[in-house]
Amino acid sequence: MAAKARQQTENKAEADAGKTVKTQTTKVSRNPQRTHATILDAATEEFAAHGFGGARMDAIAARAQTNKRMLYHYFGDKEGLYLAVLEASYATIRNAEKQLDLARRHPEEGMRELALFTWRHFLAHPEFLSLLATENLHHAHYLQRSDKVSAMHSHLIDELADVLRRGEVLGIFRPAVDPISVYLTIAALGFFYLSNRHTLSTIFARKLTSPDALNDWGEHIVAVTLASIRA
Amino acid sequence: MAAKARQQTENKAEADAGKTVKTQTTKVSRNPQRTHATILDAATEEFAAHGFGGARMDAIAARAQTNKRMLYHYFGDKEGLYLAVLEASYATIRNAEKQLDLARRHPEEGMRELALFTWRHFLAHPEFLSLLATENLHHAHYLQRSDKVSAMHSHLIDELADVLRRGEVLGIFRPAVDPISVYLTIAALGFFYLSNRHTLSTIFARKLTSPDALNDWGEHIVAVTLASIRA
DNA sequence: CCAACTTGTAACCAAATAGTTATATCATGC
DNA sequence: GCATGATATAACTATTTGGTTACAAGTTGG
Repeated sequence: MAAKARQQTENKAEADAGKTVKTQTTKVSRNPQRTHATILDAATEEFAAHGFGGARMDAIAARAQTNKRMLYHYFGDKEGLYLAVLEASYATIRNAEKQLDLARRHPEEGMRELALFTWRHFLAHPEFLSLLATENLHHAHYLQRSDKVSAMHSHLIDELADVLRRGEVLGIFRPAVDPISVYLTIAALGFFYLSNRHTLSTIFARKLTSPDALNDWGEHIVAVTLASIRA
Repeated sequence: MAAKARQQTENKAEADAGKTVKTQTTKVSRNPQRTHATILDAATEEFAAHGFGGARMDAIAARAQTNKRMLYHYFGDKEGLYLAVLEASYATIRNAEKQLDLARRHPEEGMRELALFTWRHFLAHPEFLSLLATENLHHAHYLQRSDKVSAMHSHLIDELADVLRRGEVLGIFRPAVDPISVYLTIAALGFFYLSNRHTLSTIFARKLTSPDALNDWGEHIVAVTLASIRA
């Protein structure tokens, strides 16, 4: 993962203001932020790959090229680390959503954009899907007690509601379509395909992850979504 | 679970042919099939609730009201037990599918029936969904090496293809619709809603599991599926 | 330039965990 | 009616696991 690569490169980029610029080459140099971030990345991989119960603190420490003491130092305990991973993953998608600007688009184009955005985000962040699956296995136990995640609510539903209303006014979308149902439909089609691709391709003996297949499914999501709301 | 209830009731129903009918009331009576089945039920619960890594052999033994030695006796090791659980779960759905007879139905009715069947099966077997999620976390590692599961292939796709073809002939469905895509669409809408209901209801602050909500979503699946294939 | 604090390492520990062994008891074919 | 194998119990073991402690070394404010 990227964290490992940026290891011995940038070292305190702002602390050397006027001081002796001996960016020491001793093997053990400090960088709390980097260590924190590296641990978080490693933990994300480990929890996504093995679930909460299957994840090993030792393995995370090894992945992050540090030791367990640091995990407990920065994150308290296994649950605290898991929660931090979950919150960071949600923060990533909430942040990405900001790039969307559906307000000035034709409703049909807006719907297409929203569906493809969701699909592409899932594609780019498979660890997010795995974490969601894990968290749901635990009945969202950790998510519920996260004040951070509940604080960063998505504007997606509001934007979607606006697109639907404008489509309705234009007479191209059915009236009174429920935006949450539409969002769930888009998310379901993307999530299921990617999250369950391993069992599905085993059962159906079909390759689901070739670039073409992935592209086709993105278009399928758009087509199904539009068909379901068109007047 | 049901296994516990049927504990001290039926005991060797055929072995008492002419022999002394002292169906002994000693606390320790034997019944290998029941023990086997009870362990499987308990393991299904445990693996579905905690995933493979989080499941505990001791907990399964306790749930089944037996001891670890029996788990290893009947299933070899943890992986063997997990695989048996997975195979039994697939056998359940394959078995249920036999009740479907879409061939003599009007295509539109057939599609409705297929979608609702899938939805109802997911509703009735939440543990199947959890196991699927867990198995996909492990990239279908265990499913791939199961000759049992690959042997019991579903006829659902064949039946679905037939329904689609008849609908096409009648001019009500679009031509050349891919049956696997249609099945994935139906499964996705059901799976995602149920599997992710905990995080979803946390994020959207909406109750998704009331009887009405569940029924509505079933109808939503039917509506979306039909809209996506109609001519 | 040094006292106070932060960041890091490695060895350690108690509890938990998958798997085993010793042994007892039931069922049944002969 | 009993030898034999299958079914059951509980105590045991080697290893792993989450979490801790002792201590070393880097960093920084006064």
